Amino acid sequence: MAENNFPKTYDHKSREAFWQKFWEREQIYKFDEKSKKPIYSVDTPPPYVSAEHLHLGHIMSYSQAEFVVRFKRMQGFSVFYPMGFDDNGLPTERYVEKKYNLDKSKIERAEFIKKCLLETKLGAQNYKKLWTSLGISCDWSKTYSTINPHCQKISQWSFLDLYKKGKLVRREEPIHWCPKCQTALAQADLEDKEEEGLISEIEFQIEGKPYFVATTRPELLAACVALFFHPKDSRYQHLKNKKAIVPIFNYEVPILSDLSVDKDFGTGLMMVCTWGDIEDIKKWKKYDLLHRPAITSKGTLSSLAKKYQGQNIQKARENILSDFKKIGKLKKQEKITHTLNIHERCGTPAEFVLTRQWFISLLENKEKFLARGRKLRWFPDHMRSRYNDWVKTLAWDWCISRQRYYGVPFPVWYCKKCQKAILPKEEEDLPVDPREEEPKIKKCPKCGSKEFVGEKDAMDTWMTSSMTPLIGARLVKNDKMQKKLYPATLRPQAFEIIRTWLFYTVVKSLYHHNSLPFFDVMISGHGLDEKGRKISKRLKNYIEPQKILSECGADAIRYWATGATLGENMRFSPEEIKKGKRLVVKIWNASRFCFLHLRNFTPAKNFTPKDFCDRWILDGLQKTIGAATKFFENYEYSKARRIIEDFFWHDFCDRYLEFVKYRLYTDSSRAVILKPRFIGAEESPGFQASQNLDSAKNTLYLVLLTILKLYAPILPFITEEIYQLYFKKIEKVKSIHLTLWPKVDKGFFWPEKEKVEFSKVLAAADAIRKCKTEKGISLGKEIESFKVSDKKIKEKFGKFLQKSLRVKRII
RNA sequence: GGGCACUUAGUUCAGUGGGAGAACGUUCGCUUCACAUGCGAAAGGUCGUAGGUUCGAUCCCUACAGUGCCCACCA
Repeated sequence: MAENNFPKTYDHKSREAFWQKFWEREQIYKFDEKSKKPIYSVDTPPPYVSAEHLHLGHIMSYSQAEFVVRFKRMQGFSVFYPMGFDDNGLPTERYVEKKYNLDKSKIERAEFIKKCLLETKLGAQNYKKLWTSLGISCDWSKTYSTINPHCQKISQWSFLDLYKKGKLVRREEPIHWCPKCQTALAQADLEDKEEEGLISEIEFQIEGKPYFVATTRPELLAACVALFFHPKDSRYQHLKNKKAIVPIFNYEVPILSDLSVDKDFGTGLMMVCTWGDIEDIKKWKKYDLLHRPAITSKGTLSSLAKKYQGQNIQKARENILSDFKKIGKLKKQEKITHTLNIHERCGTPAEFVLTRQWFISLLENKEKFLARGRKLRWFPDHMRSRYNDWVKTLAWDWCISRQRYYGVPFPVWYCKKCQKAILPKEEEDLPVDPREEEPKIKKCPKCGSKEFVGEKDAMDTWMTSSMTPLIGARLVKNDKMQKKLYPATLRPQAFEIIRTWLFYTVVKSLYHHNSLPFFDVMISGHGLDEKGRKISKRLKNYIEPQKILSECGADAIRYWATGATLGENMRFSPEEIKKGKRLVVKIWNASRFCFLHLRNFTPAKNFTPKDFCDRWILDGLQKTIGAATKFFENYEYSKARRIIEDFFWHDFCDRYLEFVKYRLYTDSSRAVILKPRFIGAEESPGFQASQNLDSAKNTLYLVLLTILKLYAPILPFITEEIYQLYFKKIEKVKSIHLTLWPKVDKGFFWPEKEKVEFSKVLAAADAIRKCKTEKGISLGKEIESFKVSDKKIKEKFGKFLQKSLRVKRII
């Protein structure tokens, strides 16, 4: 090849864009539905398309999974790598509400959904652009969005199937409720938040005498249904079965005892309300207490609260306390820090509201879920304990109905007369929207009534997301292939959604197919800013990913993403990206050098290295292949990169290329570039110059090509560029990403004895360099003499040291 | 309160039952003909603390401390 085909510098900006188009045009990453190769299928995380929060953390985690996918593709697997977008449900609604400053209760459902769909579309475009720039090698003909009919159908099928299997029930019970989003929530939708609060001791009257009760939620006073004390608390024995008068509201409540009361907390006398926490609910059930809902679903006080009616929780709390002060019934107040359950999407403290919802039963199968968790292969392994912790602490079945607009509708109608649930009979009828459509049957099978009302609620977004392995597999129409794609091979995801996405998917697969949804789980950490803080919108500490991509190039950013061990959080680091850029340049330049000497060269099919130098580097190459393969197999891309880099930069560039120069530059056919200082090198002992040169060129060819392949999963652009410039015409595969992953060739192993011997030569070479450095002499300049005390080394390698390290005489 | 992870050079992190390492940064030298986005070299650490096991511990065990995360919870 002519030098002018190989420009002096590599312009990542134009070349990356070029290869993006090339890969798309040539369908390099397209899934072959007829392939006989073993399948590697990926349950790709569908990101929320409300794309404003898109940041480097996403780049990190998607890259990390993609390193492995590319590796598997080169290993000869038929890779199924679809891409989804999660665009239904509450997150999208919240995003749209905020962006357009909307109030759900003041806008038509149809109009609201229209806006959601629009945002969804914009978001998806954004993502596609970014993933393409990053070189994510998914198959863009296999995409889904969780609001599309395909996903709706599968979600609704899931509902039907669970209903038939008795895993699904609709019941009325106190459930976590977000007053802001005005919907029921599942346990997994809640987060902890520490907050400073006041604990106040307020006065109740019992038989005309004052007794004090400590509470952090005085606004629930109108919901008080009983007082409780510990059965062994001597202070209150005499109160058993008596009545207390609730202050301000002046009504009687029973006084009971229960072991769950902590004698030492507050005054030891506890007020039970409708419902401040889970303990209240337990006692409400156990003792069949009254239901006094003092808080409405909108988070304001109800008519039970009389003069406080309509006030929001915070306001009512302040007002009641100040009234207590006025009437002198507030004994003492203390500041305490306590933890609240807040809705993770909006940060509002959750309340309990008695409503009728659909639940998927979980609590009865905890042991089975744990068993499933043990069968999964976790990378890193310790992430398993997060799953276990969550399953063990589950306290609620999964509430899947949300009182929202934008989401998959429930495929269910209710008989107006007898409330019987009517479900579509056939899967083919799905998806349906009972909010818009009538059921197929004409009269209720139970009571014969002809009037029905469609379910208005939308499904929890995880109801759809938990089906992604199946959603992905069913993008392929061929039945047989579908069975190969599901369960998936790999689920890559972030650790914070183990309790939701991962857990719910395991549940679904167990209930639907009695199988695992996938075999391997790869858990990534999140991206942190330069100071180590989590990247968040609130802190405004994120950098526009597209901007960095065009400035530094995808390869450099992907290089940064290899920096963290799997599962560890990683800081954004301009330094690491710079290193990535330098590596790209280094690969470019090393390749330029090699190609300068490989013009019109045809590599031998099988060759035996003739020179110790060649044998040394080829032996090292085998070690590197072996280790890199093992690391990638275990999802340890970070270690793989390190070992490849060590070999490439230090062994290959710093040493081998220097050692081999004197042979290359004595190529008589390349007289043009003969350098005076290398003349005479053909006298190298033991071998004919031509033979020796041939060995060098074959070695260069093989080692460089192999290094490119090893780097290809991490640096897809630069490796493709170089492959296409030179190797393609010989290797005849249309992209480096379709070539086969290198295999360890034992034929290149070097006997231990020779290795030990050569390590002495390397030490001598280091010593010569050190000597020159210390004397301030350029490494290119010849020195008079250098002493090698080992006679054997001196005899065998003296000439080599003379020529490659520029020493006049080895003594 | 329970659990998990982490604690090694100025920084980011590898690592192993017997020699303490890399990269970046720092300092010094080198216009070297693939690459100054480079090459060579140097300085720099009681491997969190205290015990234990062992002939020998940075590594294994125990306790403690600090950091981060997850989970539960006092009304």
